[in-house]
Amino acid sequence: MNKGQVTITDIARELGISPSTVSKALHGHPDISVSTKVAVRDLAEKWNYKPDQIALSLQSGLSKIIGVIVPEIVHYFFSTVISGIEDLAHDSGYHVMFCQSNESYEREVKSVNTLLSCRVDGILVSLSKGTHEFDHFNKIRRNGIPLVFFDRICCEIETDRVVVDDEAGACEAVKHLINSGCRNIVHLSGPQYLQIGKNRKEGYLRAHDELNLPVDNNNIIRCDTPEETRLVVPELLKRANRPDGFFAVNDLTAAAAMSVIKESGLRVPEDILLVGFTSGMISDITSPTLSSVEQHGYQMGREAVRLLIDRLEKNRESPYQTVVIKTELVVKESSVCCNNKY
Amino acid sequence: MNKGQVTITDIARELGISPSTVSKALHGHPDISVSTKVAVRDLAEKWNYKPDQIALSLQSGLSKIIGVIVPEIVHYFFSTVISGIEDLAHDSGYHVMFCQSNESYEREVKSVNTLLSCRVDGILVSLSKGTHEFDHFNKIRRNGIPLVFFDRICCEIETDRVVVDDEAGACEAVKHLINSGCRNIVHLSGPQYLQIGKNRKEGYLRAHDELNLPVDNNNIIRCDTPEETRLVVPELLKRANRPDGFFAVNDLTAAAAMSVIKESGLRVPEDILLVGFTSGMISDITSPTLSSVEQHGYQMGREAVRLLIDRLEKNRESPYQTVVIKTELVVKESSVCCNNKY
DNA sequence: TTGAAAGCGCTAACAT
DNA sequence: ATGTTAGCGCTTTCAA
Repeated sequence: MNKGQVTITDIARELGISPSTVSKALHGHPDISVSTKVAVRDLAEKWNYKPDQIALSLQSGLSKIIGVIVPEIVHYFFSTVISGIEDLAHDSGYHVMFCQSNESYEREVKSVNTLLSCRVDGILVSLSKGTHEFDHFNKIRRNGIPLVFFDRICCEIETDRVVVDDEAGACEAVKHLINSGCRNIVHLSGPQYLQIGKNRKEGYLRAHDELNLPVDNNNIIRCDTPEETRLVVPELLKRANRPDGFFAVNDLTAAAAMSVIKESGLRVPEDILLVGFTSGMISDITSPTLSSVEQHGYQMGREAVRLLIDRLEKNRESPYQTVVIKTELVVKESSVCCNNKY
Repeated sequence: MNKGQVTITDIARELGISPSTVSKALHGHPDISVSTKVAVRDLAEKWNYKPDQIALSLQSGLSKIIGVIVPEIVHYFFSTVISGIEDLAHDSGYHVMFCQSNESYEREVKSVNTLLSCRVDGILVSLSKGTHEFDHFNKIRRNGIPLVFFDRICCEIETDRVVVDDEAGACEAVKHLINSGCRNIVHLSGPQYLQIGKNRKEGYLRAHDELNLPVDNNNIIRCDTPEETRLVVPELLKRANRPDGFFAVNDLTAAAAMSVIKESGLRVPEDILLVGFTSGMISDITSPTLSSVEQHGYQMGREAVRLLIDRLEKNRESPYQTVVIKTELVVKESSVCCNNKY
């Protein structure tokens, strides 16, 4: 037992046997006599022997490491996804190595190179906002390493994907408002160059379409931060045909809208109903509590890992899949009004 | 170029030279002729050669991996810490492998074993709530692997540490309330078996002590969730000597308290001042915006990595350090009142 | 200027 | 039942 951690050779030397015998004994190989097995295992236990993953990786050509690239961790949704990734990877005997792109293309490329250099068995990516070139992903594929996109997917690259069904979630939320009696619903929308902004607006439109309610384009407002909300919403409340419902692209905006509405003397949900789109525990601290569309990030993380491991361990050539994670409308107080007008 | 990624041997074979020559050429060894260097580098470039970290690790005995164990990622504070860890590690040429203990002792022990098995160069840990035995950490030390605790530290093990100065932050917050005129401040406190709960209460007490204000023990209330807040705070507001300030152990509780206060017809900050302790972007969405103590998790992550890498690359035997991350009182609207009573 | 050989820790095929 | 050998990809003497 020299410097660092105990090796198989240390044990072999101590017991006066060969390293390969130790290896076999540790693996319960039938060739090895019971007495040797016992001796080896006891000493391994006593010396706290742990197989060297690095040596195993080199030997087997498999690192048992999954590489993950996310735009940023400090973001409720991504942290739930990462949590799901870590949990399932761990339970499946994989380790997780992860990188933040910090929304930068250069850093995303660097991260890909890092992970490739680390010989990870597979890579999970959610695109950075700054990424408009995709050749680094082709490089991954050319190296024969499975790739799964999640949430912010890359349409230009054919591979496994996991996405949230934003549009369906938005549609369900808006239908809920309509069915609760709203006829003049404002959508506080996100930037349309982002998929989530676009999808959620589509859901808003489709809900109106499917329930045969006309859409007033003046009701679609670009506003997705508390600051913008404080500027924009007071104006909306002064309209002759005051909105009777709000569907916000995220909970932060919805919560800010709730504050503004209450300050103006109107009541939620009695006068105006409100639904957001999940971004943490915000929906519980507002008063009234905020109805919101839940995105199941944790489950998304697990699905991404599942797709990857399936490809790694089962059929590497099976056709690519796109898994859609269902959203779920969680109705709380802000959208339930007893004195329904209809 | 056989199956997986390109190796030094592939390049050597193609060029009809030996692997060791390729290695030297790639490293700009002076022995190697310029022409060979050029040829090697061109082909390496063309074939997208990336050194195999696994082989390098085995060879050098250094994995360039930092292992991280956190209770859970889905937690604003920890996600900021992790972000800081990843950023500095990345910039310093290290990779990050991470594990969630999910607040479970068993899983923390398993994670330690995993990281040991992966031969990480060092380990960063924030204790799980379920951990009351610490022998797995001694094991790390016995293997000669540097260990740094952050935030939820382990007092039983002598090693490098990074902590937040919770008490000072709490003290500053409460002093701010007192200096703003409050004379009857309620502390909505966390569980006292957790360090943060204890420290923040200590800060509350010290502020009173240092400003010569007596403490009414009835003003220290165990309450650290929105649910509890809705039960507890209405009662407090009915007291004959109604509180004129609240200091909450976290922002969720503070935000919930704000809602309750406003619903009771009282105003923040005109009637009651309010300060929380950061847990995300909550402080921006409340109305009025919430004053809060910022914990600088990102910086804490960077400090933890810095301590680790210093020990790894500089002096492994230098005395252990405890770095204290200063908190910072961020005053927003909830604690600034013009019509100050004093 | 280049190459051969050994070794990092481990496994597995092939002796003994 | 146990040992020997080779090799995973790379670096590093040492030899040519």
